Amino acid sequence: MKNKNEKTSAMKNKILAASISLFAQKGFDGASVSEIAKLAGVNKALIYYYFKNKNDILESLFNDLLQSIQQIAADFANNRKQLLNGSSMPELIDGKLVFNDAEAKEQFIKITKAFYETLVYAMIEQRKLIRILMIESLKYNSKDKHLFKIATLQPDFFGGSDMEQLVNYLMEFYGSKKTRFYLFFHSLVPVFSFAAFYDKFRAIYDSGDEEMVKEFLLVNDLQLRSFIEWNSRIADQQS
Amino acid sequence: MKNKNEKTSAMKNKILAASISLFAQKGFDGASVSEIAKLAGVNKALIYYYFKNKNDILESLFNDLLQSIQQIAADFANNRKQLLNGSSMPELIDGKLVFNDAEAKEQFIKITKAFYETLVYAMIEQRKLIRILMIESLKYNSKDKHLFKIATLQPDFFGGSDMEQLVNYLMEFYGSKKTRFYLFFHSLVPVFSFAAFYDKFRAIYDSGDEEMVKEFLLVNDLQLRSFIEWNSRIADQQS
Amino acid sequence: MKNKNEKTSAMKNKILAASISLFAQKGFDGASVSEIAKLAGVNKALIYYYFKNKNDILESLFNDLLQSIQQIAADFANNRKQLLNGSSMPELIDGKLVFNDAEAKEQFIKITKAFYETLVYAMIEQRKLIRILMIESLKYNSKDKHLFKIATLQPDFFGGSDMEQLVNYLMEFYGSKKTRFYLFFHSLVPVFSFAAFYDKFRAIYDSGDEEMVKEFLLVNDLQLRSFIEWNSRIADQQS
Amino acid sequence: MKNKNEKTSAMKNKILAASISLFAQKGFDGASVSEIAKLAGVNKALIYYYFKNKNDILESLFNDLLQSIQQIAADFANNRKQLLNGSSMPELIDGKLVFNDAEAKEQFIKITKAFYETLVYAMIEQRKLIRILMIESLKYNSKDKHLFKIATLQPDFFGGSDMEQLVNYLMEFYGSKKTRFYLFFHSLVPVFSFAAFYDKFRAIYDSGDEEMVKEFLLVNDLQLRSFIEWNSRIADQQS
DNA sequence: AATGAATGAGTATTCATTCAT
DNA sequence: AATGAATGAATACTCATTCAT
Repeated sequence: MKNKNEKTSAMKNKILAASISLFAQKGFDGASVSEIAKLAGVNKALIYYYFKNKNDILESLFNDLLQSIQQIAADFANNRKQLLNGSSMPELIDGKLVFNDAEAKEQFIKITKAFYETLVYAMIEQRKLIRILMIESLKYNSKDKHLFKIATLQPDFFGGSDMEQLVNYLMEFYGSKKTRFYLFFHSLVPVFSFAAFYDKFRAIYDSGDEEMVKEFLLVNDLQLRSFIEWNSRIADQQS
Repeated sequence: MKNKNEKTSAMKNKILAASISLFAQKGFDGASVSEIAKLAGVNKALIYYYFKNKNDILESLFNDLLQSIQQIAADFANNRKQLLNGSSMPELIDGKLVFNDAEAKEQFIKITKAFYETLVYAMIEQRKLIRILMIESLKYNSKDKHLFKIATLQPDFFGGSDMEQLVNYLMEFYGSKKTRFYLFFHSLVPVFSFAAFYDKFRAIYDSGDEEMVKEFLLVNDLQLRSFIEWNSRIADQQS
Repeated sequence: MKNKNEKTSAMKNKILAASISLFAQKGFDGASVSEIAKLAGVNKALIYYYFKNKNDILESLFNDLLQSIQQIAADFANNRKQLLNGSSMPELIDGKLVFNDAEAKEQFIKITKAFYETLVYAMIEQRKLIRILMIESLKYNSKDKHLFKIATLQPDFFGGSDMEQLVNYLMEFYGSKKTRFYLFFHSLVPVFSFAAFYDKFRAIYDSGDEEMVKEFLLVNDLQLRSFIEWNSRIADQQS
Repeated sequence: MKNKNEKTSAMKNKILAASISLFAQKGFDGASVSEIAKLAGVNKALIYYYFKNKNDILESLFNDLLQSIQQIAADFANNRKQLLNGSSMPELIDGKLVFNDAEAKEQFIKITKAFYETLVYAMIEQRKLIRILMIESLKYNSKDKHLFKIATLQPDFFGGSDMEQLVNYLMEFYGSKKTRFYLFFHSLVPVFSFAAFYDKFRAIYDSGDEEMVKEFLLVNDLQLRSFIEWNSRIADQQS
């Protein structure tokens, strides 16, 4: 029975699940360890058997989230080749995307959309965690850098996967302060906010699940095109 | 003696200022009444003289924020006529914006941008409060509805100002679920996030003040145009 | 009613008294803040109103003890003149006490005994605190230096009293490592131990109060004489 | 198979060693079972396999200490004859030591010093345990009687060794309340304190090992003589 | 208007100890 | 003999709030 690491202990998972629920409801500071224990149905002291303190629970959750996002990126990178099928990626010339031809541009949009879609669905699935991450990231003196770790796709984010080419590509791209800025406020923050406010919005506006997501993706499609246009503009300014 | 309300007592203002600082740093739950008293330089018990409990401080802050946003909207409404100078607003036909001519469209974009710019600068000025509002709004069981009050420009939001016409116009517009959705996730949330993450982003990416704001507004300009395009599309779908 | 500092608040004193009792019974770590509160008849939180943490109570007690010992030393110094009446103090020559004549020696012994007696009675009165001090000083990683502060009669121990002459005299005397050593293990430690074990010894051997003290002082008398003999010996070795 | 008791299991010894270190550093209450387990490098539950509870560890340590002191006394008793070689012990008449002649007195002093020296070196070796014993004995409600067991040389202290004669002799001697008192405060407590404060004193006064011990023994020599003088005095009073 | 003192309920965390294996 | 998991009760400390003045 080597599945010692695999099961991670049922109790520990119950603690993590309860923590997610409560942190998402009340924030990290608003939820108490006692509550978590009660909801998880475990003894309070057991929490300190598995985690060195309350903050360590949060850290553990965020690390899981980081890893799952890394996984999405890695999976996507590995499948990219077949998505591209023949077409080439745009060249990056001084931070400006240069496409070989119109078809290459459409192909680029298509695979970017595919990635975005995958990401959005994953974020929705993890929306409670996203909510927690946003709450804690907004506090100014939070030492937490998790949101920014994700936002900036730091190199250590990607292990030895064969997606190095893409990462290098993105890194060069992100190197432009303006691009990083754009992606943070106009791409990452909206996706995260969408996930974070998902339940609240649905409850208040009574939207159907599928409808909401489709709508969101449609807009992102438009925004992607507007980004490409913006990119050519700022690149022009830089040159 | 209306100046009683105006000065609101120096002590009370010190309490409010200290609360903003601490809530923005640590969130509502993370900041304690004792800390607030110490930072404000007042006796803890005095806080309970001015506010009925800790939550009442938050409520008071949010109401101030709401009012200041209302004021911006009202000021804008009052000045709108001279901005329009001759051109007419688009007609709303089944949620679709219909412009008389190209110039009317440009004029619409211009005054919308002007409003947006005013709003963004105001939000930056109040960024600590925005941060607090976002933190508290993200918590799922927060009874708070403030963010959504703002988001939906509810009628009670606007006192007896002469901007009724605009409000009615917007209301009709917002009536479309899809529009409301669009505006929430692609207009309001980005502006609020921009204000909320302003300091953090600046600290990490070392961006200059003016630069950041200009960049943000430029993108919003592009997005506004993409919204108009989107609007015509969804309107087509509805019909 | 300016006696604000004088009364130090009845509640605070109750807390201190309860702390002494419990620390003396169970040691610092063995006594809990809850117990102290219960014994003192005050709310637990009030303890943290007056003291910043549990350790601060101990610190406060030790400082009081230090001050009371300082007071004894100061009082004695101020009265010394009339005790000496005519006779002179011995000279210190290379750490060796040199007396003018036999009478001067007896006089020295007499006033030293008088000081010792005063000290012993004071220590008995404060025996609980002495017990606490010894317990905590014995722990090796105790950051506490209180016992050694007392033991070494550090200069800052004596304020601006007119006993400077005596202090300087003692300091010169203490300068000898061997003397400091002698006084620590053969003078201070026995007095402190006597006070610390006073109650236990009485309970087990059923000794009368007065009898015990007299006996102890008699032995100290003999030891003082043996010290003087020892002093002349070690001084001889040093020369 | 008596070597079962002898080796006592390596694990058990590791636990005992760790306990000594930690109790000596922080006192019994200040050290936790978890810490002990960690320092010993064993599983916490194993401690409860070897000891019935935390207190049982302490009890076990104290019993070892008692036994080792007994051993010193027994060894000494067994070697006494050859030390005496010819001279006789003093007679005890009404608690007063009566010597046959001057040489007998010197011989008594010599063998007493020899015993003392052996004891002091043994105590220094066991100084951590002594420290623990003193800390716990000082607490007033400690049920522990170990220090007093040692102090009073209770009969059950000595098994069936051939030292019965000496023990009986001492018992008669100790019978005098005043003697018992003298020995406790002026002989036992200083030796124990010397061992207990040994490390602290060395650290603060930066004394060399050998130097300190020699100095201490020299003083004890003087005190022994002063004790004999004192003994003749009190004996006079009793008669 | 402003404060020092006081409180009950709660916080995170650690404790000694036990149990199943 | 040895361990990982589990627990109930306690720990030091803080909280929001109140009260008398």
